[in-house]
Amino acid sequence: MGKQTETTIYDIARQLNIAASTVSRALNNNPIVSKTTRKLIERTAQELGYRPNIMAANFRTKRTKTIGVILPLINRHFFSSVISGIEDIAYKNGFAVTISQSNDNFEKETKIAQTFYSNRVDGIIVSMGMQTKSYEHLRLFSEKKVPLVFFDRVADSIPAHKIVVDDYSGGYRATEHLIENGGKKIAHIGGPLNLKIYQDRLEGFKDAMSKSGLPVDESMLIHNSLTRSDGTNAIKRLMQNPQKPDAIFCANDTTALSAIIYLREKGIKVPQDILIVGFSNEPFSEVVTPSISTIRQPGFEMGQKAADLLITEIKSKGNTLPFQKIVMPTELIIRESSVR
Amino acid sequence: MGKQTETTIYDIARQLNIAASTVSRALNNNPIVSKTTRKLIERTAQELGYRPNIMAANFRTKRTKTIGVILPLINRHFFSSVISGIEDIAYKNGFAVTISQSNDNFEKETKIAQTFYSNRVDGIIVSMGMQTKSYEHLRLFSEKKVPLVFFDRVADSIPAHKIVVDDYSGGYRATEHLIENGGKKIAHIGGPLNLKIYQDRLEGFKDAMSKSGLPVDESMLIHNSLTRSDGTNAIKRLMQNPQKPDAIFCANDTTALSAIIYLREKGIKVPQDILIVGFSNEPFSEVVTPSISTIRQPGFEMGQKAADLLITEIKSKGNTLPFQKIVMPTELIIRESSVR
DNA sequence: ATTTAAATTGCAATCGATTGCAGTTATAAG
DNA sequence: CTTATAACTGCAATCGATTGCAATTTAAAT
Repeated sequence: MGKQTETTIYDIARQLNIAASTVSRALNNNPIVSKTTRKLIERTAQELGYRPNIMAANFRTKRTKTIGVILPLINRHFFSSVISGIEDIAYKNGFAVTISQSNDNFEKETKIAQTFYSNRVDGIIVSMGMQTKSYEHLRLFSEKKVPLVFFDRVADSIPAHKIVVDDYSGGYRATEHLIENGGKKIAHIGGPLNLKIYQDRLEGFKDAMSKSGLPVDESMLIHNSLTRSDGTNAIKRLMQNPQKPDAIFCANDTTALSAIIYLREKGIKVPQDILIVGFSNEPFSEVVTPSISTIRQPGFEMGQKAADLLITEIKSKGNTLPFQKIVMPTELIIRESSVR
Repeated sequence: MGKQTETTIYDIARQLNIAASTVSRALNNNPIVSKTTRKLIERTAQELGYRPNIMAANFRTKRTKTIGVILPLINRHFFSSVISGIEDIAYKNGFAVTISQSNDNFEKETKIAQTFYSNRVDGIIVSMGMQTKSYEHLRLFSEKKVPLVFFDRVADSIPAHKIVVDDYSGGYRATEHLIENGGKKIAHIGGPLNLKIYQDRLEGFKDAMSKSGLPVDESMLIHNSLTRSDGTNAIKRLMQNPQKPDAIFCANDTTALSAIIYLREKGIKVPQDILIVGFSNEPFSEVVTPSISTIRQPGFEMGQKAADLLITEIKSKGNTLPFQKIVMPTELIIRESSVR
C-alpha cells in the first residue's frame, strides 16, 4: 500500500512531451513506433522506475495471462508433479498459474470453478474430484469458449482437450504381469467407476484376465475411494472371501500399501502368498518392504503437455483446434511385491 | 472469448432505472442500500446472469485478492504440504494463490518476484532458493509495503514475518530419545553447515549429548548433502569406525533410509543393534520396515500460519504489526527404528 | 402541517492502459 | 521543388466498477 504513487505511462509521456498512446505502443514493442522513440521511452521508463499496471491492462484487454488449475489435492506426489510441469511451461510463456484444491469435494470444486470464471482466467486445467458426477460447473467454460484442458480425471461428455495416461494398458500390463508370475485368482481394488480412469483400469484388468482364460470373480472386485482405510477394509473383505485371492491389482499405491500392511500383520507373505501391484509410483512404493510393483504415470510431462495445449488454445483465440485426447504412456515398474 | 457481451452493473441499473452506483453498493452488501432495493437488484442480477468483472474491480480498488508464493520446488512433499496449507487458508479468506517455483535458481527467483510485483499480488510468501544470497528482489516488496512472509529458508536481514520450525529442539528431542532408549555412542549424519537449519539440528544434538554427560566423538559427525547415496556413504564410514555407533541421529529421513537399507543388507538389526531417528517425517518413513522414528515438520500448518499472518497483514493496510518470527513446534514421532 | 434529521440514491470523476482512426512528419520518386 | 507514399504520432473513446459528495426521499419530532 505504498503511498508514493506509481509512475504511469502518462508520467513518461508528460516527461517526454509525447502521447501516452505512443508510450504504450513502445512499451509493448509495437513495431510501428520508431526505434529512436522507443529507445527514448524505454530509457525514461527505466529512469522513472515505471512498472506496468497489469490490472489496468488486463481490464482493458480482457486477458489475464493467468491459468487456473483445479485438482483434488496438491499435497500428493502425482498432482504436485503435474503442477510442477504446468508451472514450468506456463512460466516460459509468461503465464501465471493459480491453483486451488477441491479436496475431492464437489461443492468446493464448483465454487473454485466459479471463482476462476469470475477472475477471468484465460484458461483452466482440471482434474475432477472423486465425487464429481455433474459437469455444469465446467460446461460454463466450454460454452463461453474459455479454453479448458482436462488431465487424469476427465469428463468425456465435455468437448475439450484431454490428457490422460493409458490407464487401460496400465491395468492390462499390471494384470498380465501378475498372471505371468503365477496369479490365478486375481482380485482388483478399484476406484469409483464414475471416473473414467478407474473404468479403464478395470477394463484392462478384465481383458488381461480373459485373454489368459481366467475368470473374473465379481466378489473379487471392490470399488471404493482408495484411501488407506478403504484399502484396509477392502483387503479384509477379500480375505474373508471363501475364495481367497492369490494376487491383487490395486488401482493405486495407497491401497496396495494398505493390503501389504494388513497382510503382514496377519502373517500372510507378499509376494510369496499373494502378489500385489499398485498404480502411480508414489515415492513410498519404492521403499516399502516389500517394495511395491506399480505403474508409473509421467506426472510432470502430463502437466507440461496440458499447459502446452492450453496455451496454444488460448493463443489461437477462438480458432479452436479439433479437441485431442492425448494418451501418455504408462510404464510397469517391477519390484518385490509381485515377483516370486 | 465469448462474443455475447457480459452483463454489467450498468445493464442492471438500466433495467431497474436506477444508478449503477446503487447497484454496485447493493452487490457489495453495503448496508447503506435499503433492503428493498438490494433484494430487487440481487434478483435482477441473478436473472440477467450477472458476473462481476473482477478485473475492473481490481483495477479500481488496486487490490487483487491474490497471494503469490515463491518456493524452490513444488514437487516435494514438504513444499506441497505448505502450499496445501496456504491454499486452504487463502481460499477461506477469498484469496487466490499464485505459485511459481524457482528451482533453486536465483535469476528465476528474481524474475518471479518482479512478475508478482507487476501483477500486484496483495502479498507474497517466500522460501528462498539455495543460491539466494542477495535480497534486492525481495526488498522491493518490503519497501513498497507489500506484505511479505518468509517460511523455511528465511532472509534474516529483511524485516518481515518468518515461519520456521524449531530445528534445535527437534535435534535435541531426537537425540534425547535415542539416549533414553539406551544409545551411548551416538553418531550424527547432518546437512551442510552453511544452512542454519542443519546448524541448529547439530546444536540440539550436541546439547542433548552433553546434558546426559555423553561425549561427542568428532569421528561420528558426518556432514553431506543428505541424498540417498550420501547417506549410504556416511553409514559405511561410520561402520568402519573402530568405535561403531549404537545409535544414529540423521538430519533427514532419506539418509535414515539409506542407513536402514545398508544395515539390513549387512545383517545388522535396526533397532536391536542400532537405533535410528530421522527428520522431516517424509511419507515413506511411516511405511518402511522398520518404520522410521522421525521429527515431524508441520508443513501444512506452516502454510496455514504463513497465509494467516500474510492475510492479517494485508487486511491491516499498512498498520503493520511488529514482525514476528514464528517457530513452529516439531514433534518426535516414535516408530520402530528407535525403540528396543 | 411544518421543520429537521436520517436514510437512500444519484452524479460524475476516476483508476491506467489500449486502440481505431485521423493527423502529421519524414522519405522517396519524379 | 513538388507530390505521393510510407512511417510515425496523437486524439479521444473505452473497458466496468468504485466512491466522495450532492441531491432527494423518508421518517420523526414539534
